[in-house]
Amino acid sequence: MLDTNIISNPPVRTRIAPSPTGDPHVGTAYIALFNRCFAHQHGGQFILRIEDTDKKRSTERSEKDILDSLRWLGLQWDEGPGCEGEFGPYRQSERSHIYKSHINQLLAKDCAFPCFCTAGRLNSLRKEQMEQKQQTGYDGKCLSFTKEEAESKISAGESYVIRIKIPAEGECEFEDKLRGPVNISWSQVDMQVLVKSDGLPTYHFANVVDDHLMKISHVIRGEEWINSTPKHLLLYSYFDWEVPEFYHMPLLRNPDKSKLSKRKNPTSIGYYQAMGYLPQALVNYLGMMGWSMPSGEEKFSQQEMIENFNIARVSLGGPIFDIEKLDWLNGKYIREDLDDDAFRKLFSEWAFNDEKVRQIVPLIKQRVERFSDVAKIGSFFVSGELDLNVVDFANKNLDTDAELKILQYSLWELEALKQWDREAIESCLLKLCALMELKIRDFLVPLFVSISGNVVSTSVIESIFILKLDITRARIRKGIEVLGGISKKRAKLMEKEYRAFS
RNA sequence: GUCCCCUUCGUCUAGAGGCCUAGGACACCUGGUUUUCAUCCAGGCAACAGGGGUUCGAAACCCCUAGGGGACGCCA
Repeated sequence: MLDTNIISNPPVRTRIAPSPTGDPHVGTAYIALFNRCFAHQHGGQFILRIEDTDKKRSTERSEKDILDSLRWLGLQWDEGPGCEGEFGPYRQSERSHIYKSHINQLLAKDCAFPCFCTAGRLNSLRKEQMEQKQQTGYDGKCLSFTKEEAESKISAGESYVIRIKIPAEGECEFEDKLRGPVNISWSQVDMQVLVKSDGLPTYHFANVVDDHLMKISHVIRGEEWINSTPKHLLLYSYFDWEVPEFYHMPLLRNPDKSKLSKRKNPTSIGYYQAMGYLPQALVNYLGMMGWSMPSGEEKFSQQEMIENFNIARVSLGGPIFDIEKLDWLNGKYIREDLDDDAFRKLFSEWAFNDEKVRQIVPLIKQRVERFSDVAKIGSFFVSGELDLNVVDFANKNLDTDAELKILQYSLWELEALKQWDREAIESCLLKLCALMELKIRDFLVPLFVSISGNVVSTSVIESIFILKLDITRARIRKGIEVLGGISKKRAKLMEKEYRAFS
């Protein structure tokens, strides 16, 4: 076991640095929880920094969803967007001038170099290396330019990136505080791009600069970063900065042990909210991934976790995110922690909040004769997984294969939507229907059944809009599963066909 | 392919050389309570990946093998 006595001076500062490029991920919440507990246990601060240096994929909407999700879970940050401290701004897109001055320092020190290689050359280089079963990586072509040559290329307007120089030999040894020493040979480390051709920094560069400037003392992050730690350490040494402590947490896994992914599991925090889990139960559950209370108690609040936290007791085997146990824990919270009044309030807010009910009413109203008809046709709006059977999908105009395609392609369409509004949903589904050369009434059948549990129901497009993507995705997946599922091989073919016409 | 990390019941985990005949929880099974069911309670099933060392003593320390995972992007 490793010594984990923490010197409480300088102050402990940890951070979570999500990239706003998709749905808020439970893995983000998991890492956030451990960072927050560690910082607060030591009387330090937990910082939130938005890593939006990928201009193409970052969206405001995703950033907002991530912030909302973390707040919902009670993972409030001490410094970050909306909570400005003295080390802001906390959005990397607002810190460009900082990276610019820092990259100039590295260039001046000859620790980095401009690279003019095109994406095309890099791709074929990689391909070649793969074919020859070599390790992939930049070959250092642009290293041979003199400063003058490079400068004239730049002033001639050639597009370029800036890469880090890597020692030619030797190895990098560093200490992972959870595992002990790790050695990685420099020959294994790529000449990572630090600044992209759009002038924005990559994660590796911005992350190190910001961690230093924001006085991050302990970097607690996913295990996936172990291999890039040498690059980060090299930057610290080029800048002659003090190095933080590194703790690499195990990765959350799918039941098949692969890294938790939305292809195989619901990973969006919004899904768990939409399914009616309590935030404190979800956080508690994440806290038992790789960690346990010294007492063995499995139900604990975040405050109790902070009081009893000891990062040295994190176990390193990748925990499988097991929804069955989450369900049990959530039920325990509902039974033990909610009195009837609290249950009533939370449930009605979850199921019948004004916004949702306002959307549902016009759909339901025209189809009922008595209020007593409402529950029957509207229950799917307040359900999680539906009870479906293969016979529910029976249709004389479509075979199972066609239905599977409709479901899978529709899901891909919906997942690709930038904006979640009914017009966008309608037009992408209609477009798909036309491309598949199907009648709309046939096309919609598997969707109706998957989403509402019945061929006869309120408008499926409206329903999808109201249920939102997380629940829609789960229901379409269930539909696919009930229809027999899609094999890996089949999925590949489908993807190819889908790409061809979308 | 190269490198790195990991390995205790099906799953989450306890375990800091002797408290280990390996403990708890979920799931599953049995029984009890309950007008049904669920809850709740009691019990059961079930693991140290394999092989070598080190040691009086190994789940724990070391080595090898196997298995799993991750990284190898102008993504983070």
